[in-house]
Amino acid sequence: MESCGEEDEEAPEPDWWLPEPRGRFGSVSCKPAILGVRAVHGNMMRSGSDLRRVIVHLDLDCFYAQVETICNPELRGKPLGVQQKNLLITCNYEARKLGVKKTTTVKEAKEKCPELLLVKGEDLTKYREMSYKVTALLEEFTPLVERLALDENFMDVTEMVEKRLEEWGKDAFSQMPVSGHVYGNRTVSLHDLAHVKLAIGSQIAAEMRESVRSRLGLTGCAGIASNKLLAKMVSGTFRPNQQTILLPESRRDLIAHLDNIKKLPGIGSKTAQRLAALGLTTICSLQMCPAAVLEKELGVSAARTLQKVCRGEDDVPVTPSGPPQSLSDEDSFKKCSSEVEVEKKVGELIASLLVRLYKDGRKPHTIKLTLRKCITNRWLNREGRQCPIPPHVVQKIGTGDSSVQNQLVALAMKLFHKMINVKVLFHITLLSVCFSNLKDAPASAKQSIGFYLTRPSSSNCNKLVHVSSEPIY
DNA sequence: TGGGGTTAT
DNA sequence: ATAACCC
Repeated sequence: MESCGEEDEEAPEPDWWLPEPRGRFGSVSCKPAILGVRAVHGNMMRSGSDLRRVIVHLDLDCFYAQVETICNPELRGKPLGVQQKNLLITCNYEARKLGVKKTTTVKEAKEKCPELLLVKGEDLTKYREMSYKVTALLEEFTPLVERLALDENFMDVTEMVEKRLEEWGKDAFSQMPVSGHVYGNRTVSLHDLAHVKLAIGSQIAAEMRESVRSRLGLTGCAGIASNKLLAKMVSGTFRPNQQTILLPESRRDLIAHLDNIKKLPGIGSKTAQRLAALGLTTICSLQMCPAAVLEKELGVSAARTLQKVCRGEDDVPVTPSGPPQSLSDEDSFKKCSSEVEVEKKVGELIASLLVRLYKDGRKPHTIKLTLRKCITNRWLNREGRQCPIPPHVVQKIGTGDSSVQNQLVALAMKLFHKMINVKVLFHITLLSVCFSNLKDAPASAKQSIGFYLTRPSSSNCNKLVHVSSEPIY
């Protein structure tokens, strides 16, 4: 875990939370002199705060709303919200200016802003397709692209930065404008190698954003920093459609400005609760908390990652996501109490999943059924059962054989009966089907005539959206 | 409160 | 299989 670390980037600083040195080069003076200077193409540069990695986090602006606006240009410029059932999951900036907030109920949003236009967003197909186009586009820059959500990607651009440093040589340093903002409005020093690398990273990020804008018509924010954690935390500093670099010496400020412990990526409600039980609610108290206290409450492993996270340290590499590990489809509803109804809904979920599986080309070897019981408190009561898909059923997936659907539904209903005794009155409010353990179809299946005649070509898949290269505003 | 995803245990 | 996290 710690082996690929950046402990030197984050160098041992026992007084981490103490005020920063006032000197021009910040923490540089703390470092051993031998690390303070490094020759690059014969150019002597300070590298006391050298970076091991340059990471870009790209976060698309109100993604669903943007996609809807591309699909229906008449929506542009008007306050727009996207709803799933009764929840407003996102809205554009025109709506936000009028006081509309994300993740509120549709009712609340309408009260705030009666002229709010709404589109339904339960069907993720459009968003998913656009999302993978964004990732594919980013993969043209570097293979090191990791998806965090439909609208977020991490890129490790370290190699790109090093390559540009080599190619451009020292002459480039004198004309190295930073693209976008610098966190805390700090001055970028061309004599500090870490600064230069981040500056190059900012240019790469700008090129990525421009490419996403011109080719897909989408805008977004980028953060550029020395690790994923910091890149993500800094990316939303200026919004929408802007980008920010974080210099190593601004790490403290960025974290200190978080008002809540839960703003730290990786700290969710559960962890926050447990920390609050220890009296830890502020970042500062967490930073100063003895390791033993955290370890006792959370275990050694979780305690260690927490201690690093609250200092802005993160050595987790960017892992290329590739195709998804699982495909799932859900539907929530007010009430469903009969077995026939369940079977019908499960059939619909499986039918739509089979279409996605067909486009994907891989075959699932596991199926899982999840449901939410209406009884008792809250939505934590999701329950799932999974089982292997028998080989003879797997074989027929994607062949157009219509019997697979019924076989999969029968399988799902077996899982359903493991959770629900239909002789007793039941009441569920959500059904979800998930296919996982996705494997490439065996070569023998690919060689069949049917495979070539019926599968869409990948070149067709890439033409779902057509956007001119002209600015769209 | 929605409809997805991931990783760790 | 569950529980936590992300959006």
